Amino acid sequence: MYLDKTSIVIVDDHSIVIEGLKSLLDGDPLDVLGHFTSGNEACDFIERERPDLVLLDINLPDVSGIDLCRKIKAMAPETKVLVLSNHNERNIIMQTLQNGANGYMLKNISKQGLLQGISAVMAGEIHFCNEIGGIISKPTKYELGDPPYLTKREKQILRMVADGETTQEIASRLNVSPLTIETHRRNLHHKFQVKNVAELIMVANKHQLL
Amino acid sequence: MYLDKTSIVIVDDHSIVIEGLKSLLDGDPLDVLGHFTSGNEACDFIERERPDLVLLDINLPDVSGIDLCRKIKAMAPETKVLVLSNHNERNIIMQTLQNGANGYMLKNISKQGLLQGISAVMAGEIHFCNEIGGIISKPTKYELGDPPYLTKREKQILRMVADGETTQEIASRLNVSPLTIETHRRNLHHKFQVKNVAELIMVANKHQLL
DNA sequence: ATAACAATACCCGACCAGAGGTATTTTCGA
DNA sequence: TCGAAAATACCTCTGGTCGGGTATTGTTAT
Repeated sequence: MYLDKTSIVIVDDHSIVIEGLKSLLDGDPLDVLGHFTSGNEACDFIERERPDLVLLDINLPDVSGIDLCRKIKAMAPETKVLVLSNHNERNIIMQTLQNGANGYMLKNISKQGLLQGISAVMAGEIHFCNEIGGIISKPTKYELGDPPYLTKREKQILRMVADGETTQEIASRLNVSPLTIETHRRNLHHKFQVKNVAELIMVANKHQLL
Repeated sequence: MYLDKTSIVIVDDHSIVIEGLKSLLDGDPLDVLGHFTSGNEACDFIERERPDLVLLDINLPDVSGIDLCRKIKAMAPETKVLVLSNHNERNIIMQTLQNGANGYMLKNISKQGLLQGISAVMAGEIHFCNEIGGIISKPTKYELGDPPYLTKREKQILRMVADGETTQEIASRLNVSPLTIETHRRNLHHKFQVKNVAELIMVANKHQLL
């Protein structure tokens, strides 16, 4: 490995995307050390090889890319993490940044955009592609904050509500009092700050909890 | 162009994916004639060049890949269309087939899977990757049929319901009787075959109507 | 022009959800 | 082991939803 080359690891569950990135990147000042379709394999390799940069997808089969980002930063703080994702939701972008990502770009990026992003990140900047910059700077009233923390029981009941089950039906399926389910439902409404089921299901969907 | 080579056109809005496919495919018996990130450009090229095969994404910036598939088949019936998509919803797969696609594969396909698919399609078969085969063969009760036809008013009211507005609120905002809104809501339930709001919002979301 | 569909409106009864409380028992991590 | 959090349960009252009808007026495409 030459000192003047930037060593790169690619993590993406689509081998087509990995091929595309390799063919776009593996050249002059860049060196693709390895590529992985699952988070855990990638984790071991990154800990050993300490690459300069990880190109990371959010949707992985085993662990969330957001968690993997935090792990990488804990193991190898000097390794830069540039997230490449299809998600343009504000809360997902924010979560990656809070977990140490050095940049976030959408996958419909051009070759130039990608190379610019990589050099920006390697120069120590936090870098976004244009669309993402716009999303971060204008938090609209329809954008989401952090998803609320839900207990196991609440998640379970949320799913049953989403399946169209009534309070009574849920209660008898879980062998508890309907009054208990009503309490859980009220707590869900408070946590999501909504006032009825329709809104509840909408925001739970936006938070990808269903 | 040699007679023994299969000429291919790639249509995908992600240049990374295009690069990946090119590097995986452009070799021995295959020849990538061209690649496009928008449907209309691709359309003109395909009409002129009559490739043997089009690798087609469903999500395009200008037209739906489903519509483009029908167009291609109308212009050049001998050209095979192999859809490469991230969607695994039954109704989307079915729509592409009804519009003439010769195969459907998920983008997390391996190189071998991709080459197998291409040769199967070129041999005249209708080909699916394994996951898709499973989805087609077992239509579960959670799978979607065709989305129901909704009138303007119904779409409008559906959106207002999804925003958490009650029947009374909707009625006064639209200056009609609450009883009218109740009728519309009941019609929505019948069209979607659901029995309450929670289910309504869920299936409307699955149909991407919200 | 006429049939089909959309939008409007009404009735009734049964049931469910929502908002506000309070309180007990269980579970689980520090 | 002890305290916090989770899960359970109850109360009241108001309002909303849901299911089954029927019926009148517009619209619109054939």
